[in-house]
Amino acid sequence: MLSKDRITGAALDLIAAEGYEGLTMSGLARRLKVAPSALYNHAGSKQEVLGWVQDHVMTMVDFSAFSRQPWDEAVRRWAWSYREVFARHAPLVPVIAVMPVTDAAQTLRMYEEVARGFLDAGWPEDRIVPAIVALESFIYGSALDVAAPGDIFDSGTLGDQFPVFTAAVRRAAAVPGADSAADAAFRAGLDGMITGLRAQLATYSS
Amino acid sequence: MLSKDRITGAALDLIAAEGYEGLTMSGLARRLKVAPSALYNHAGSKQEVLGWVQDHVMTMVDFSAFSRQPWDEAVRRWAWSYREVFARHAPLVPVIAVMPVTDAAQTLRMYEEVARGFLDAGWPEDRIVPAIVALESFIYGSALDVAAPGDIFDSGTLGDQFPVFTAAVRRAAAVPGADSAADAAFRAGLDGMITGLRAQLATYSS
DNA sequence: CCACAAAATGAATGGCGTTCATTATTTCGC
DNA sequence: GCGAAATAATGAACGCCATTCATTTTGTGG
Repeated sequence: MLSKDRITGAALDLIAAEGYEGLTMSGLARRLKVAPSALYNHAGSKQEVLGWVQDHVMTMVDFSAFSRQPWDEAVRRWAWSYREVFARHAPLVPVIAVMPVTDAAQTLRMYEEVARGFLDAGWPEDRIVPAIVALESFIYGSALDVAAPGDIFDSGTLGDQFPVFTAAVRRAAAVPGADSAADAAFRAGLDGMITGLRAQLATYSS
Repeated sequence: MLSKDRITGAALDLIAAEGYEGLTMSGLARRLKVAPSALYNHAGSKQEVLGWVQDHVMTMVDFSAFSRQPWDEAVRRWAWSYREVFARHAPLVPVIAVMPVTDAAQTLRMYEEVARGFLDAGWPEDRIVPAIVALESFIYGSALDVAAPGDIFDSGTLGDQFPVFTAAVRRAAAVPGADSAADAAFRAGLDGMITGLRAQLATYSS
């Protein structure tokens, strides 16, 4: 009747329908037409369910470019996809950043392919993981940023005291044909980091 | 008797003593020798208290280098300090990433100084905020990463199926004289991003 | 068909943030 | 200084949450 897969599926449906604040053990049980306590025969805790959800969400990240595109372009596509997926699952970010990857098969599949892309591009083996973690940290932070309100930097009545920053905020918002603030920051940071990492790669091979 | 400042101070003491899981409205009230409901005469919600805490935590971030050092070095020192502070306050990260800066005077003080540093370094006004947000996103993600267990990438029994990644993890851990995994990733990412942002700056001025 | 394990149940527990009517304490106009 | 009006503290509730446990039901292999 119940199983890890059915629970994970129901959790994802529930999240899609009501968001993460709707993801409660009671709500999950209701959706599965089962008593809440029944869930504990299959999952040790809500955290564990969240781990299953996270591993499934990872399958939505598109890392296929690593087998077809040059490193720069592959990283760029992967990162944009990664950020978009976790922007829709922002409450998972603090969970995933700390959760061991053991038994998360889908997550490992992605890392394997990404690591292979780095290796093929000439990265030294011992520099691959730090580079991936750095990119992921940026992606996680940026995913949280997507949920921020557009006027998060409105300095209100205190604005006069901080003229340089206030002017910069106004100017950034006034760029014609610009994408959202979160997109502009992500583009700037990602392009910067790709450039910077490529420069590091160049120093390794010399 | 009660006030925003006393509540904020007690909250910080409580966090220092028991961590964020100990920060409950009842615990806070106990520490202030007051009934929990009394807090609601001064704060509308626990979220609001968290906002006060966050603005205070911001004062611990050292951004003084912007008035004395070249841009690269100032960014580097600011970022390391910023990450260290929020690694000790990781539960604030999802809060801060989304919380409007209005009425957060200390936070605005920091942004003002950082924005001034960028302006003095020759950054175009409309590119300053995206660059700062990109750096912050990386810092927030990295702060979460600090809390991750050292063996987070242990692939357990599935390791054989993912040889490239498993080897990369092993190699990264085996680097002699290396700092922690989180530090290595932060250093790589930060140096990369600084290099990349500087390259962007060069294209603006041409 | 029976015994035994696995799984579902429903009631209970303790903790949480928050609300509200009531009571106590300041503050301030006179 | 006094009484009224605002401000703040109280204690008892509320509803929601994750989780536990003794009990009953279900399913399966011998």
